[in-house]
Amino acid sequence: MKKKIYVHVADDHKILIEGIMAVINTDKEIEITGYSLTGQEVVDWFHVKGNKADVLILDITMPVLDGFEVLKHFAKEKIDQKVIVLSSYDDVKIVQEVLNLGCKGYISKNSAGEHIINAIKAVANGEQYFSNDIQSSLLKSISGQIVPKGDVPDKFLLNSLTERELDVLKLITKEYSSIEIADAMSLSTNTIDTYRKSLLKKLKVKNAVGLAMYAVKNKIV
Amino acid sequence: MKKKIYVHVADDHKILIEGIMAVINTDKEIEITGYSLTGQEVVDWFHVKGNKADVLILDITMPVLDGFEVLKHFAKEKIDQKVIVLSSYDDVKIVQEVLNLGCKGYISKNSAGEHIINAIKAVANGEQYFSNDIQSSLLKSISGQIVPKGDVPDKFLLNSLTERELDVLKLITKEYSSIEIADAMSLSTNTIDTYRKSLLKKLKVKNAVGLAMYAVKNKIV
DNA sequence: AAGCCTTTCACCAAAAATGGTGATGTGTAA
DNA sequence: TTACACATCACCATTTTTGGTGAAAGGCTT
Repeated sequence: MKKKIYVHVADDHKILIEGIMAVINTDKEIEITGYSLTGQEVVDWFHVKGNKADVLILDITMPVLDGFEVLKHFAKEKIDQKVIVLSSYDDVKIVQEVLNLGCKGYISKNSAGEHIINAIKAVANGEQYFSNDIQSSLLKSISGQIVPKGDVPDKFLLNSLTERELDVLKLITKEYSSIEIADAMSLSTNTIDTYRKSLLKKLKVKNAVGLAMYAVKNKIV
Repeated sequence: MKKKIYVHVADDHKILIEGIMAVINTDKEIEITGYSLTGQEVVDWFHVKGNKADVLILDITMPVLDGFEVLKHFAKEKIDQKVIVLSSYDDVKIVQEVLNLGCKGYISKNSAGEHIINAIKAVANGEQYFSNDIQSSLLKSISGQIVPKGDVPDKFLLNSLTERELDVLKLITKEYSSIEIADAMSLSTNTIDTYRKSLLKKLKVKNAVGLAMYAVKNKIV
């Protein structure tokens, strides 16, 4: 018999966790070691000595700390945790972002339960895994950019936002104009405009509305 | 042995459906007769002769036709279907709305799976059922008896928007420029700009970001 | 020391949004 | 029938945003 694969599940919807558990329990090779209902619980759990999992199944939208933050935490602490992101969004932007943050698999909640099992086995085995719908979305927008094994290109690695960019973003969502932001932060309008442009580029959105929507989706506001 | 309770489940996330099925299958008294992934599938399913269920478990956020629309359909067609809404939102507004549409139970996805079983039995038995967190939300807003601030005036504002203004608003949240909106709606850019100005005035916000944030707050998007 | 990131600012040009005013046709409610 | 709301468009001026390029100072890492 092969070695067991230990899995931790994080999602704010308990019903979904139970569902995943039920699905996973049909496979003898995989065992759930625990679950978390918030991102904070996840990082706390992994900080307790002795707590570990071969694979972490991680929801993106969670209170307290979302999936992005959890991944950032792992990256910062140089914790080499294999993560499968479980998301409602087929959005390529999100897939790219979590990939850049070191996540190894991505399955949408629309996919069938058996896919989770395949994903877990693949990722535990050092491979990457994407559910079908995600794959086709990916191919459509960035054909050929996926690195098959492990590491992601460094150039995009930190498309995370800087402190000041975040400050500007928050004020943008409050309907501030560049002039008002400059005033509020005691900076030049030119500087604020630089941040705006930087934000647009990093978040790959078209305009201030896109920035605001991003902020909402990621619970920055 | 009691008569079996037949249940139909509707949710766009297959994993969640499987979870619910797994949970429900632990109870001998309840049996799943089928499931749907969109609201359209639900109404179609119930239109097929012979297809029926004692209880329908219905997600609010679904593509093609959302939960609200399904409930409205049942009301319009005078179909007396017992429905339990399963939602991510603890929002009192939503609870009120689905109640008005004839829904008999409401459980949040945050609640444990066993609650579903209790809910199904209660509702099948002609009772109402609300999961604990929903109940406390309800109590909070009722005992505070001041209708949640912002709600009433907002609803007033929302109702004052015309069809076309709403159309434009939706496209604005998708990062469309006026030119793109004009193109999409086959109208003049001048017309779109008129709607933008009208929206700014009616919703009392300063710019497109304000419009987008309003749309988010009021779940227009 | 060399290299990168962040923060800060400037200048220029084009595109877009905002503010105001006004006008037409259509339908509907008082 | 009159009045009002809605959908549609035009023209104007001003402000704001977006896009591109560049650059200097300070910090951190290797």
